[in-house]
Amino acid sequence: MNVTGHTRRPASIRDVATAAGVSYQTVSRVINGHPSVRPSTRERVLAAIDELGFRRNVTAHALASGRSRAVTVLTANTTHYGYASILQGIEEAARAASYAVGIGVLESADDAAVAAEVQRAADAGGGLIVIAYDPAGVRALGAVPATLPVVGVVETPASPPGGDRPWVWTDDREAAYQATRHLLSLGHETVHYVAIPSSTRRTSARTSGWRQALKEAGAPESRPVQSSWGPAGGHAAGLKLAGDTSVTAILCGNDDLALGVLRALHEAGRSVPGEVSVAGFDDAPHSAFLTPSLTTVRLDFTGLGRSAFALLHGVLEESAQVAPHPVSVPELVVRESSGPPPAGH
Amino acid sequence: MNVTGHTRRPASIRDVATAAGVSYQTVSRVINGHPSVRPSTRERVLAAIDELGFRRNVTAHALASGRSRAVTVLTANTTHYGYASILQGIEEAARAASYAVGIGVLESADDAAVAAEVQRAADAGGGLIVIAYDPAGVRALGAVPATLPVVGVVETPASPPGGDRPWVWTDDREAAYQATRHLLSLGHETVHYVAIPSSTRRTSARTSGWRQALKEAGAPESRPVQSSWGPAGGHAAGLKLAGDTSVTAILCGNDDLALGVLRALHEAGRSVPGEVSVAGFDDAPHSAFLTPSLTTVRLDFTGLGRSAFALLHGVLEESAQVAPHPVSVPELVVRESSGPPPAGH
DNA sequence: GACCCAAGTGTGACCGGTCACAATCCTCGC
DNA sequence: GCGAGGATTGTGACCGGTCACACTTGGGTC
Repeated sequence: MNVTGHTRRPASIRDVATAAGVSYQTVSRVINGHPSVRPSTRERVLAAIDELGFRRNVTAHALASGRSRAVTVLTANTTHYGYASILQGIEEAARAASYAVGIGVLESADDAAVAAEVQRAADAGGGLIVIAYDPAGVRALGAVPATLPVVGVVETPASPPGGDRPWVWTDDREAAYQATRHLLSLGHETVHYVAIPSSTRRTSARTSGWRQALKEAGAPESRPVQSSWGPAGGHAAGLKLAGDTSVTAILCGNDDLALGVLRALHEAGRSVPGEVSVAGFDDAPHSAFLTPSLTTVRLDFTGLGRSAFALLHGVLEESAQVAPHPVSVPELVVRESSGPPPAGH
Repeated sequence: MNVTGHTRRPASIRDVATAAGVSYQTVSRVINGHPSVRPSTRERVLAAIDELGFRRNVTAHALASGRSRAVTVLTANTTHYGYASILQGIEEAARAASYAVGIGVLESADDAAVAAEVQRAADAGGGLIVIAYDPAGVRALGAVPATLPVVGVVETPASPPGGDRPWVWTDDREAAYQATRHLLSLGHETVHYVAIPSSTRRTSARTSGWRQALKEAGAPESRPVQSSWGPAGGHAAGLKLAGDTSVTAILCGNDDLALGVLRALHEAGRSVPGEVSVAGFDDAPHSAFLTPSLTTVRLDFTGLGRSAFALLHGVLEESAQVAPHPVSVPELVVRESSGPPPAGH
């Protein structure tokens, strides 16, 4: 290891070459594991590398080779549980593959802003992962030039979202379907739905899974209550629904919304699950500890992030191609917030 | 704009130079806003840039100039609210300054693992921001070579953490002090404390703020209950405290712990705030919607992230130096979970 | 009209790697 | 003992920018 202080510039391969008495190309071969280097030579080079504390300059490597071992994740709102978990999964997989992870936040769904952010990500070089659960993300995915290696993280795709690009997805449709069936099976006449903002103009996958379950059960379908992402939106929606005593079961687009709904029901004096059942979506870490604890559908976001990276990795290195469109299978988690409807319903 | 399809390699400054009939150096001057370029020339170059869709190659720029306009954030656990918010703030400020943001997650506090992660971050080039609220982060900050531009995000520093490096901080001590005083002022004899893992071997700032408030009020001091970061840890700690009927007020190291404590108290049949008051830390988005809603101390994490970036930016560009050690001032938010102790206490 | 200086522009080297190809070294077969 | 051919190693150009410096101009001054 380099002990002699005041090393201004870090050592380059030519420094190492000089120290080892070989050419820079030989050093390059050693650090790239090229087979035809005499063991004794390799030994000497490795010693020099160690002594000088050499580390390959990733910038120069990227420039010369054209490959950059980097991913940029384009996402809205990293503070939301689902997004943060996906990011966590991506980072984990990227770290294992020694890729660098960059992050770009889509703050608005405005076309110009999205385009600018995509450009920034493209400038960074390397691959791209776009989390397209919301309008901004969907637009971003659409705005990625065809020449760039990209993987989309999307909800149940009705049709391939970004042309024929690779993507990974959560089976939101199935998840909503399961949760709705669960509530219906408890005896509720129907299930009301508080929706997160749709990622597209079309109906979201969650909405359509909910709708299908109702249809199959012959249950009347009410209009989904459009809401935002956070608890405040759920609270507002919950206040509306709390006023209607015919409402006995509410499915929420995510656990944050469910939290707001629970609070609103509490404020309105309606007990959960005695009078109203509530189910969420995502199984955020706090959901199990709410009072009442929240029935929800767990989605493996971290695993989804890992898949997304694996897929991109396959594209970038043309090595063993992984499954084309990995899906995260949802799992219903029944807790205290759901139960049979009150007598008389 | 470039309309003629099949452009394989993106345009370089030499391509632009040829198109504009000037030398590549002139193109370089134009994109860098160098003053001595004849307006008519600049015009022609800009037209060529636009026509070819030229964008400066950031990799080449970084290699040649030695400056990279990039920050890497080293952090544990991006799914926790505080960390995610700081990251959000950093990204926001970085985007405004058109810096790229990289992220490295410290998964273990193991020295070797931390060192490896620091190395990865160093390899990325550019500046470093280390979130040092936990042992892994603190070690990482310590492991950053002195030659690297770095800013630490730390809790109330007893002594400068990473030598004399710049840092930003939240006044955790003051925050804990305020929360504890609030509870005492309601009439509680003393306040128990459920602690997050300390960032160092020494007592954490939160702990010492709590302790000071007790001491000033002459209240008896109990041993802090050591816990983890998440609601599960809070739940376990809460179960312990719930058994002791002399406990009437609990301060929790963060809102997630508080959630677990609330749940445990509920399970033990102790009402909040009737029998026990609970206060948290951070004001996470869900805290206002819990039942009961949570009294807590709000910390401006996003602003803290912005300050951290601003500070680093100043270091990197030696431009207008900002305040040396920006601090985020805490704000007490009183909600339903705290009230006077039950009669007889 | 010669001289000086600043504005405007171009040339060559370099950042730290990689790639393509040439040159040298060995070892083996005959 | 000699040539073939693979194993090793070295050289020069290049990735797409920047930097340092040299070279034209054009105006003003005396």
